Amino acid sequence: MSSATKALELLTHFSLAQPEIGLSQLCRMVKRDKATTYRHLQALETVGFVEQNPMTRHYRLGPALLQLAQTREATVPRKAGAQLPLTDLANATGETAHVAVLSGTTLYTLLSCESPTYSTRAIIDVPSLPLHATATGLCALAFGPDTLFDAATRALERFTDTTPITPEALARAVACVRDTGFGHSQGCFEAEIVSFSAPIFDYTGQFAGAVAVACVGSRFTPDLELAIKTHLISTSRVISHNWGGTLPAHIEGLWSGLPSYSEVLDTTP
Amino acid sequence: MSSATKALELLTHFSLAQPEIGLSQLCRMVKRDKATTYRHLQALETVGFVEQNPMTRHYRLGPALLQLAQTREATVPRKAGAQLPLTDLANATGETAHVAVLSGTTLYTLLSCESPTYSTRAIIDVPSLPLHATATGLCALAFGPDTLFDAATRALERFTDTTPITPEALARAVACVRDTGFGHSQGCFEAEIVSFSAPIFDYTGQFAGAVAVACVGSRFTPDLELAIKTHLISTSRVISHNWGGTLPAHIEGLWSGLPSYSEVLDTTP
DNA sequence: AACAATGGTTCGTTATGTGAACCACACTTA
DNA sequence: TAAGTGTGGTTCACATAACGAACCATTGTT
Repeated sequence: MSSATKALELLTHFSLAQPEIGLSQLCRMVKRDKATTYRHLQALETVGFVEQNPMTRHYRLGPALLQLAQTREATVPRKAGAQLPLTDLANATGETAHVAVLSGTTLYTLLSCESPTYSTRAIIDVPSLPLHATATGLCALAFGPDTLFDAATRALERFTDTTPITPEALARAVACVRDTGFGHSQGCFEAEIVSFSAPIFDYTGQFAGAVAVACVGSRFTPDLELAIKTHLISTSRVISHNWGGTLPAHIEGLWSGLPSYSEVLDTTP
Repeated sequence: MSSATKALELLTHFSLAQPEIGLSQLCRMVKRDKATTYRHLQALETVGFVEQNPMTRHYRLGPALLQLAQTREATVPRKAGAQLPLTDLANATGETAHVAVLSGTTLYTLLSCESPTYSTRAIIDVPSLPLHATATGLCALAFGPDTLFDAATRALERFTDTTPITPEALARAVACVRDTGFGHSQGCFEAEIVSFSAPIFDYTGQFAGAVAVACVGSRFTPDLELAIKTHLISTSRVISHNWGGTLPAHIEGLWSGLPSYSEVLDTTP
């Protein structure tokens, strides 16, 4: 692992839940030496990726990120085209919806949107999603580039006791996604969370990401599943369109077996 | 310079004008070896800071930046509190307005807003601003931490023939800013650009950044100067307020000598 | 006053980054 | 066809810069 990678890895530990982190605390999080972590933070600070709270001396994300994110979004608009369809999806299903984009062999969380319908909600607060243990990841394996499967099998971490941790189990799960057109994960990443996902295609005609709904297990019913899948289809179509792409005919074909939208309308809260 | 810093420095070369850059081109830009640059790009790619356009194999900024920028803005809201006052400022003056934030000893461009009034406009497209050659930078030197002056004198790059390149000339410019309460640069960074700036203070009570108006030199008149300064004052107050701070009394005092707003209202287009 | 945190620094060892030279490929040009 | 020029990507001997145990200075607690 390069030194630059190690330094940048530090950034992933800053989150809404923990926006400011002290040196010692960060060392414990990344299990690295204090001197090393300090030098990394210095490097990040010189380029404006982190800054120090002058009061507490704790570190937080820096202003240079805003610039770069702005340029990225202007270059490859993703957020803008996903925001509205996603909130619609969350509201329609009453559950948490999120969109992830594939870059290389990693799925990065782009947006997450919770529905205010219930007070217990699924929270998506990880910067990237494991390929083998999430509905989104399985979707990527099923419809993304073939190289993903190798990458996935190289990191078959067990999160719960239903996480597929053998290449064979993973291949079965992926085959199922290819058959149905939906990614599906039942407590494989976090127990008590059931989620479904649909692929998104961009202007290159390739798999670009996936949209998913994560619902708390205790609320899950066959009716809800049908509602989620129906809404996922239209959301996937809209976002793909906004990203300059369309869904391949074979995927539309897989989905055509579902009951029509009107039949499930009354199952939504 | 650490290896991590060198890798991260690559990111600053991506801009709206040049959102995708090939390996060879980037090597020329940073004057570094191809192998080195390639490894740096690899590192950046593994953490999602850049990605490759699969068609052209050129590199562009990656999706991980969006996540981080979102967290940064949620942690320390700056953009949200500056956006509206800034567009108001641009519209009121008919020129380009921008806001920069100080992090360590660097001023990062946060937002830039052009007015549609004229078809020739000043464009602010650099990620960070030199301390010694911009109105914003002089403002930081005048009202920011004392350590800035040393940092500035260590990088007295000459941009035009009016750029102050001796510590003495710089000290005189800063003294002038301390006397008037406004940063001022007349073609010191880019010829033909005249700009004025006012400091912004945040909840810590410290200098947090500056707001500035950059106008094309051929349009500059004493009337416009007065209009710009008047609008800068109110914009600086509003943004400081939105960032949880207020302007120190001694700066308000410096500004109180200006004619009132109503007297200059009719000079705005 | 002893203790346990914190952020930050030093220095000898060694892992890691470096760049000249290289390859494979694509597109012009003669 | 063959040489020329550009690209992205790879190799390997070498030297630089990253590493981490041990250290210091502060702060707040017991």
